[in-house]
Amino acid sequence: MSTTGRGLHGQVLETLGPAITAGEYPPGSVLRTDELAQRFDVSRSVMREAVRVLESMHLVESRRRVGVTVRPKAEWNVYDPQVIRWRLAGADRPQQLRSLTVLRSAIEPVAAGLAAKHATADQCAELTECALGMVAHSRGHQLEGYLVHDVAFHRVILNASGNEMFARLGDVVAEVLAGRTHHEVMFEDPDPAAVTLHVQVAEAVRAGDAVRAEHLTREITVGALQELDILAP
Amino acid sequence: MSTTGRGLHGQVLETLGPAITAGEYPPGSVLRTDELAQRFDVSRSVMREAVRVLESMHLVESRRRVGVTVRPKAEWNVYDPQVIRWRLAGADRPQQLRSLTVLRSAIEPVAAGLAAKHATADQCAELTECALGMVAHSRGHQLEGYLVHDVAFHRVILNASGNEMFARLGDVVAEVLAGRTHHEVMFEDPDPAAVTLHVQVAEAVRAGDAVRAEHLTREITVGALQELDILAP
DNA sequence: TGTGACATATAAGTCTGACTTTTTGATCGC
DNA sequence: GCGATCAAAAAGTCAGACTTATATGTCACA
Repeated sequence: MSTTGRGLHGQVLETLGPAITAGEYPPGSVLRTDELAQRFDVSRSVMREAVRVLESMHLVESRRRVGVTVRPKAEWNVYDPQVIRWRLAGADRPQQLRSLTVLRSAIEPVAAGLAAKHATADQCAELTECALGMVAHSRGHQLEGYLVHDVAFHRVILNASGNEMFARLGDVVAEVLAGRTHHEVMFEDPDPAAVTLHVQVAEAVRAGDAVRAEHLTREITVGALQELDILAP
Repeated sequence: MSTTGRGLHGQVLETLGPAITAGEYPPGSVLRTDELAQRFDVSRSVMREAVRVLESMHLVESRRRVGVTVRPKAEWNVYDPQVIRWRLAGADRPQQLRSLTVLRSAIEPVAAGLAAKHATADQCAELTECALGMVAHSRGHQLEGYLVHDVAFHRVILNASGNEMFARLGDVVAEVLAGRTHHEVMFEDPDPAAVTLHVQVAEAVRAGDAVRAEHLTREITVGALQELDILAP
């Protein structure tokens, strides 16, 4: 899946990045470039490039005479897809999953509403196709096939919203959905009510009914929140 | 304002980053590290570090034997604060402002609803203080003072939501609001209705009324959308 | 005892030059 | 035409020397 880091600096990042996002180095920890270069058996220039990338993600700060200090989590660029992947792969996975699901619950309904207004005929067609695919794979433990269409569905919605920032969340949503199927054990077939909702969203978008599309999608995301026990008592 | 890029590579980035995000180099354009190093009069190692950062933002892709190619806008890390700043400062400003405002309209109401549930007593106090500050500066062309309290208000909401990803949007919202006051000419005093809404949101959060806080905040963001002529006819 | 100026050590930052590796595209033989 | 081979181009890597900023300790003086 994740392309094994391009170049030496990429390989270093794939070890160091997850280590930092997993909290192995508490905030304020100081690393030295030279020591890291030795540890990873790379030249200083390669290690410097890796540190620059971590710095651009606000995971660390590099200062003269002091070294490379790890920044507190509150300052990380938590929307960086790389950071999200690292956190999802490590000890921070539960919290990352929760905050991403809340994010989805805010974005996707609005995106669906916009999609109802902006979706092209092609996108509408693709959407119904995805929904039908979900229905077709909703019974008999065809979880993989279901996932493919589910991911595609939400991707189309986000793209059809016409908002570039919404569209860029497609990968993130894909990883959340994939995680639900793969990591969190999913024994049973998907909830039939959820499948129906997807079909109805596709219909609403096709009909240009923004209010309905938004409302239905909100129901979907409420379901996602409930799966993680995020709800109002 | 923006700290003049730390180190030589930072200075290079402050020229090259805005140039790319402004579309000066169309997607597919090929740059060569050596040529860039000459152009900016820095060593290759410094230029390589700058390219690495651009690469981590998905603005460019570096491949052997071909060079550093500019990626299409659809692949950029549009949530990177640096990228957002560059786009807001350049030719892409209008579109960036619109997509950010739509993003706000999705996030902030949900954040306000969560804030009503999670806000601490301190945060509630700070919130009312901000709202009162807005009222106090809402008449007589005290736009700067109004802005300060407006920004603080939305920051508190986002932080009080308890969602780390929402909280990280504080800086972005601040820049959007500041832009509205500074760049977009704002002759008159702020809309009294908007001021009232902020006060009411503070009350709702204090009262723990999530539904009301969400609804009121949605009205605020609708106003922001209307300012940019983003509406449903 | 506290405070300021000064010296020193440290780690990042920068530059240079040589070398390696990958990949494109052209050439050549079939 | 087509596949294998080869050469050039650009990024990638490394090593070493040098520069610069700065945290910290020292010492003199109040």
